Amino acid sequence: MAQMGRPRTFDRDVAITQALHLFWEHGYDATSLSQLKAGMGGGITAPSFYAAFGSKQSLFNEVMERYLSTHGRVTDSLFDATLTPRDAIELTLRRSAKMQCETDHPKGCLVSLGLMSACTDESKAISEPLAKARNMNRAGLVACIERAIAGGELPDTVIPEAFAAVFDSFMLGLSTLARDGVQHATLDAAVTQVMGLWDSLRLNADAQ
Amino acid sequence: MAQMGRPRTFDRDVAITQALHLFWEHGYDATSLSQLKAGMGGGITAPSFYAAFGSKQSLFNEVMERYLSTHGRVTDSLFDATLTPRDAIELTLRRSAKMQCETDHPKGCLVSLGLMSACTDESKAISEPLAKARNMNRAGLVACIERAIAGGELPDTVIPEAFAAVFDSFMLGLSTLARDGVQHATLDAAVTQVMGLWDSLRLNADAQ
DNA sequence: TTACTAATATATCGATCGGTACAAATATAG
DNA sequence: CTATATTTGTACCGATCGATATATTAGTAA
Repeated sequence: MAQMGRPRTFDRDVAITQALHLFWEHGYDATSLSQLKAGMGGGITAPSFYAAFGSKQSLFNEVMERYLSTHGRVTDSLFDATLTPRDAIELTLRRSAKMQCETDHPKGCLVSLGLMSACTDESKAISEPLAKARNMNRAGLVACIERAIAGGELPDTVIPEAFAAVFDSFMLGLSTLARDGVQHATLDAAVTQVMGLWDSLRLNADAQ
Repeated sequence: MAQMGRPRTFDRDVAITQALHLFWEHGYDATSLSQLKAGMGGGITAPSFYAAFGSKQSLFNEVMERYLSTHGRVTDSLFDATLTPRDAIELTLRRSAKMQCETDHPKGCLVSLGLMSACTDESKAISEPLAKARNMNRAGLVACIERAIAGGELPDTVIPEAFAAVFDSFMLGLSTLARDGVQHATLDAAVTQVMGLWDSLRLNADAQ
């Protein structure tokens, strides 16, 4: 059975991507309904918006799902047990740096930049899934380092939370650098440098 | 000659500090006049606000001056030529990590977090001094590394911009970690770790 | 006192915020 | 055709945004 009623004149899926780019660029609070309506589906009206997405907040939830299932997956390798811990982290950093500098969407990472983009009290519900995503990546980094210690690749004098914070903080900061216009080549070279820290702590070069 | 006219009932200086904490906590756009009026000088009215500060934007300019001349000075050591390049950077990182975790003001760094806090078109003027401060610290980091290379402390195979981006990105990311509740002890331990990267690249341990 | 200055309180400005009522329009189902 | 379902366009809702007009109050200067 096909869809009844008057068909909508815009592609809902495309509209979500357009909304993603707007939220990504300006943040949740700063992206107004006017901007969203003007930027989605080539210009839609308020009733169309609310009929299709419910509210600004529920649209953002869909946008977050979209982001986490696409661009946000650059950190997937953190949770890939078939990779060595070092490769898992390096791959995540390189993919993240690359993604954040791509030109077909706003610079930086939505999850990192979103921290300050939903600051009114009623939009705290918005920033929670962002914080959750950061916590998950944080735990992934710690797990990689614990795995490296357990596997004898890193000395057990390494404190997983502290070492993880180096990569965590570095990765989060990439968003600001990307926004400030630092080139991808520089960020990628910085990844090479920071991975050298891992190597300098390494117990045996051919571990794993 | 003393001040003529009716004296104001609040301390302008204290009010700026209170405004600083509000902007620091919520960002520029998300801090409303209502919040500012309620939080400054124990509650002031709109005319008092505008008589004393001109506008929200000009208040923020004063707030930025206040921040840069107080908390923001944690990066001053980057420009202190009497310090070794390594000490300059380490001191900046440690002071920054400590400041960002202090409990008598909002967590994180206003200059870092402010990136996404002024996103409407009319408030782009707000984010410019923030970007300027970031660029200045960026240049300071690069200069430290160039000085270390020139002084023979680091090999000239090190690319200053790339190595500086490691510390830069790390420092910017601290704001998010602090906001997410990561403890100062962890951040400080992470600083120790990341400075180990400098030492692993070092040519001679007693350079400078 | 009288003149002057500046901060105060009340009340409000137009614009925009996120969100809706209502009815016309456009499709399917029978 | 009629009935039903869903989106559309127009017009508008109360609330809040940053900012002001007007008049009163509280101080100094002469």
